[in-house]
Amino acid sequence: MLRTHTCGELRRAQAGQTVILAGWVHSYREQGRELVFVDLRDRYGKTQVVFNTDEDTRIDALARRLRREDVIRVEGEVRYRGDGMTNAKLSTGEIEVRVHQLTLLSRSKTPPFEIEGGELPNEELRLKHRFLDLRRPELQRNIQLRHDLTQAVRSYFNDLNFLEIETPMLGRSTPEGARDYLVPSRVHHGSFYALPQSPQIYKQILMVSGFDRYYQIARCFRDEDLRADRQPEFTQIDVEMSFVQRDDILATIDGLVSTVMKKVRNIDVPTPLPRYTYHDVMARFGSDKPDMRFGMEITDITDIALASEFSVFRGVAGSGGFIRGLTVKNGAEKYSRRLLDVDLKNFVGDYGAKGLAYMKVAGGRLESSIAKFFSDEQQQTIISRMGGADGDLLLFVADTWKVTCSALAALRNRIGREQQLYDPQSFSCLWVVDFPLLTWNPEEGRFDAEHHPFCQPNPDDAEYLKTDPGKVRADSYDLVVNGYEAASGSVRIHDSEIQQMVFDLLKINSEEAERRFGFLLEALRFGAPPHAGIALGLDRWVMLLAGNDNIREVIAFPKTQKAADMLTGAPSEVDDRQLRDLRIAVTEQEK
RNA sequence: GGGGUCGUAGCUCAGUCGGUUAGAGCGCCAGCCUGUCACGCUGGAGGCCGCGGGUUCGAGUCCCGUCGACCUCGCCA
Repeated sequence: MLRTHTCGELRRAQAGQTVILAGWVHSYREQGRELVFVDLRDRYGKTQVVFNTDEDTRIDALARRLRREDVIRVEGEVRYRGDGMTNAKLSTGEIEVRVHQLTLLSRSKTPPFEIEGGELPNEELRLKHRFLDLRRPELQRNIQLRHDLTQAVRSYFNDLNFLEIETPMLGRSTPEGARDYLVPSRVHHGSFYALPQSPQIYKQILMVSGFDRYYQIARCFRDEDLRADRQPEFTQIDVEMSFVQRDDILATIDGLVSTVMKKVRNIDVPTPLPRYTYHDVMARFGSDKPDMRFGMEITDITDIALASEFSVFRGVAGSGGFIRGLTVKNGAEKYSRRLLDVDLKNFVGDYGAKGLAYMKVAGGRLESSIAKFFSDEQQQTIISRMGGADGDLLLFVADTWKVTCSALAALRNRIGREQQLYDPQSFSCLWVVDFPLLTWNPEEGRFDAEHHPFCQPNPDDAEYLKTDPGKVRADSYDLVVNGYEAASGSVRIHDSEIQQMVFDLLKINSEEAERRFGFLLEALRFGAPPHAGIALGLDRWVMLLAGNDNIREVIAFPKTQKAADMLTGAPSEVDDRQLRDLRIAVTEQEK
């Protein structure tokens, strides 16, 4: 070993010992010709080392040429710094190492940005020099947290007799869902593998094979546009169980969440986690992943609008639309006309809303350019239904159900954040259940699977499968944490007849079904146990535990919004030779 | 594919109405300093103002295009 201790572990108790440390020169302070201080840094902390001519002048000459981020090894004696000379900011601040021998292991160029302190450079530069960025304490902490969480997850499942089983990365493309990342086959000209969007089908097949408790920390790939919380490759905690029902999965994951949160961050999560139906959260929060760290629920006033004299509202209400609103407590003074008429109006416009109506509560009445269209009685009904009080701001969107939901949900999140309606350190975890199984796709003239085509219809709704498929609820569930979809799963179809009915509704004919999923359907014909599963987004979970809102901060080597790796330059062109082997020709882009 | 923000020294940024030699802090380099720890003091170097066009007597500044990063809508079974 090149060292006897790390830079984070020496204490006063070790005073007098001769030790060897190795690490990076974090900071360098020269104090006259013959006294040099260096803060030596490694993953574990920092230790002050001292060079002094008392010891050896030859070393001193080299010591004076040290620069930040050089890698050195020092041998020396641990000494108590002396009263009044300790540094409470360092865990090793009571001691220093007086160097007898210095070895320069590696020189560093001047880093393009400061490892600690100073403002963060732009992300492009950070990603190009990710090896330096990762030296920063925040990222070191995040990576450590990710490790802790992963280990806690493994330990939890291992204790419950789950098997961790790997599934292939080179799989078959199934055109459902997200775009696949394709990998050309050299041996089979013109054929392609697809990187997995998730191990969904493999894990179901493992259930048929009798591995009744499976989990995997699985890398998944989706070739879709990125967001702050979405990367093209990401990690799922993938879980599947046999001989279980929905509540068994929920209880298992309740246990996972509370155990892991306690273990890695000492956060108490009471279980069972609350459950809400899809219909309930859409009505109250406009979102299937509501942030329940604060209230400010949506109120529906469609009936009042229909009876009012306000033609815009009446028109929408009369043609099957909805008028729904939010109550911003004490918001009347906080949002100027400009903010309301321009900023917030444009904001809801991004979600398809054609306008944003607003009223202020003052003197027990409504104050607004549109208040005159509402009778006194209607005004009182609106105020009481929306829980309004003097000084409150009422915001309304009049549109289709879908638009009112997405616009008000986004508005609610924005105002909650802006007005600091919740503690950003807190956590709210909940289940959303009873999603619709199918959503009607008018363009294609068929239903689409809301979750995926293997999701079990809720047995209570079996009769609707033939009469009114849009009403069928799925036996599916999402775990929502602080407004993020943290996990998603379902009870799977284990009966090939029901599977056939669902394929019919999705207008996947049996020939097509056999071609795409034949291997799964065939497996289901050989004695498939009832099974159910779920997948948790590992990156998002770490992100939330790290108190971050960007997934790249918890991934060692993330990609940019255009899915490029700034460090390595991927994706890149390849040699013609490689393309010839694959018989692939690159064509010019069509204009 | 659409909308938005940004791009000036190694980094973070300022740069007025289009007008002299483009600035600051940090970092870097050199010198000084024997108890510093965001050390301090003195001095110095460092600029394709993302790139390409255009308007103008004159462009960091205005216009068009383009590249890149970020946020976002669509998209993400």
